[in-house]
Amino acid sequence: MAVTLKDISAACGISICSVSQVLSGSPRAQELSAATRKRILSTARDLGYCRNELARSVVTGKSNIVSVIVNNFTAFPPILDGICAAALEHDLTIKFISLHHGQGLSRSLLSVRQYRSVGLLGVAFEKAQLSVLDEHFLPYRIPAVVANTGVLMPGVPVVSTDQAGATCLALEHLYQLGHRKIACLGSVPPRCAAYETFMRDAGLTPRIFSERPDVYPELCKSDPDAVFCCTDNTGVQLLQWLYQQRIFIPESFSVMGFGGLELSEACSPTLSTVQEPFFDIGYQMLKILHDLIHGRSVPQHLQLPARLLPRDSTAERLPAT
Amino acid sequence: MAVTLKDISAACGISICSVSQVLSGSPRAQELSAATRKRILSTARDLGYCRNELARSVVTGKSNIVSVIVNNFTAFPPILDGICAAALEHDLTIKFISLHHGQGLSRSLLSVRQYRSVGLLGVAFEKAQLSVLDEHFLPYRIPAVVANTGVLMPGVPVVSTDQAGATCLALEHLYQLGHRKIACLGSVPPRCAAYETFMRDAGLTPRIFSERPDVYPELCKSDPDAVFCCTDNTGVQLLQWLYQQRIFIPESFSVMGFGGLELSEACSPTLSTVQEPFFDIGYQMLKILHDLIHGRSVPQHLQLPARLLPRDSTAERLPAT
DNA sequence: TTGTAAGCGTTATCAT
DNA sequence: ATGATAACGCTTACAA
Repeated sequence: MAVTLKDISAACGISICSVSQVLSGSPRAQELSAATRKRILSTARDLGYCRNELARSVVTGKSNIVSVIVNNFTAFPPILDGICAAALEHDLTIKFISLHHGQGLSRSLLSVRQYRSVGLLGVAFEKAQLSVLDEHFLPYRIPAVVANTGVLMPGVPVVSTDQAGATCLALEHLYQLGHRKIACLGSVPPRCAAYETFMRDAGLTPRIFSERPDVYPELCKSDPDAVFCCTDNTGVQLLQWLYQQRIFIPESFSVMGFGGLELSEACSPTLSTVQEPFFDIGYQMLKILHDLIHGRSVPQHLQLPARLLPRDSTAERLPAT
Repeated sequence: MAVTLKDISAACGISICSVSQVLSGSPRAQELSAATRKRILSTARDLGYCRNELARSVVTGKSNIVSVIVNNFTAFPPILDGICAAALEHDLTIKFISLHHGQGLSRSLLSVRQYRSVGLLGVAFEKAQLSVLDEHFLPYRIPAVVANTGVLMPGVPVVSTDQAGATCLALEHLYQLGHRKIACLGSVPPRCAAYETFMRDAGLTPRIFSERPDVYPELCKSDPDAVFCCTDNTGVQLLQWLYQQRIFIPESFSVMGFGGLELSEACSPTLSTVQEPFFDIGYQMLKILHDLIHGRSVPQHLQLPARLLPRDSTAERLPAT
């Protein structure tokens, strides 16, 4: 079995209590003589002591464990990286729960409470899944923060991309390249709304197409200068179809995505897009959760700015020939 | 504070001890009368009891926590899904540690032991990172299993794709399409080796090119029927370059990837590839770890079969014109 | 400056 | 068929 406080206490003839205080950095440790402190610390090191977080949590009634519920891991990996980075800073430990396991769902959600998690993070929840929070956790008043969901729940802060800002960033890019007939492909509500506003404000006529592949011909027939796609996935699909038709981009028209997902760099041509700040979203989620746990007041909806990622699918509008 | 055994004990006038046995499904609970059992279970439900895993672990000296160390979350998400799925079945809880945080590394590795993890899983380790296992965990005899690494460590089982099998699957596909001048692009040792063997066995001349983009022209000049790329990433890069040159695939030659990563479906044309069984790899890792923990004997190197994923970048060889 | 003792929520051993 | 009692490793009044 591992080295315990008792072992250290015995080894250097100091009471367990003092050993605990020194090793856990309690303020009262300062009252001990420097000599004892040094002795305790060095024997702890010699013996290879490693604090038992479980026992500590039993005593304090709270663990340093934050449970993160994800839809699946493929969704937004960088968010998880951000969460982990922040967890390290705040001395929290991350426990993961994946939602896609039908029968075992309630059992795996139970473990959040079994381990006395101090808080809960939800990544990429769909609307229906938000009710999970309601049912399983709201009654227990476990602080929670969610990311990338359109729905707002009272008392559950949301961290997300500034969708309107990101949309404008994309459209501004197209506009500055000289494009005026800018179509919108897709149906993500906040992005379509921001598109309409932008176009109206610029004195242009908005034209929104469904992201279904069977409207691509119609889209092309409308002879756009540029197409703003509501998601990278839609953008990639469009590019693939255009490739099959031997319609070349950006010569024929410019194409813009949204997200900055890995696949936006894999297509031909590489897709110009706006990069959602996934890492930061994760990082801020945990920071807000940490504040929430410590009773500090937090923003109900934190919107982080996206970054323009110009690549090969956009180019200056050719002067009419 | 949460409901405890003591509360239940008080509520139904049964000793804590009996309550514990019933609620944790101890065999000795069978000796209690059915009536008492029922009473305990129902009051537990009424009071909303939720077992404190932390306290339980303090007593038993082991937690049900498995620590998973990942390079970063973008690497192989489906592996993590597989791990989570298996964890649910074996009643284990998953704690994550991300490696890419320079300064805090040893602190975050410490938490593996602080939480008395029963086992360790390593995903997508690079050679250098394997030493982390050596230094930090081997001395403590924490059972470990790693995935997707070329290096074998004594006593640390590896789960991976059957690389030779997967390579043959890809090459067989090209061969059956009629291709004979099959080039290899890349430098993943087991895949290049399997390529050479396959070609020799088929009486064909192997020709291996570096994956560096500046050899693409040379590759094309060698006029291959098909190109086997050691990774999807290489395949995608090649396709992007070919697109820029307006060299069309699969008309000019067939291109094959390796991995089945998301991006292999985003390129133009979609990349034919062999799908590595990532989910299964994760699932089996945890299963093996579980066996290891319970002292059962386990395979030192489990190789799982890949699946052929024919897409648009491969086609039958045109009869010479 | 240091120690004693109680307690956290469990499980385990041994009685009854 | 059920209960006392100790123990796990730690923190935290309170005492000396």
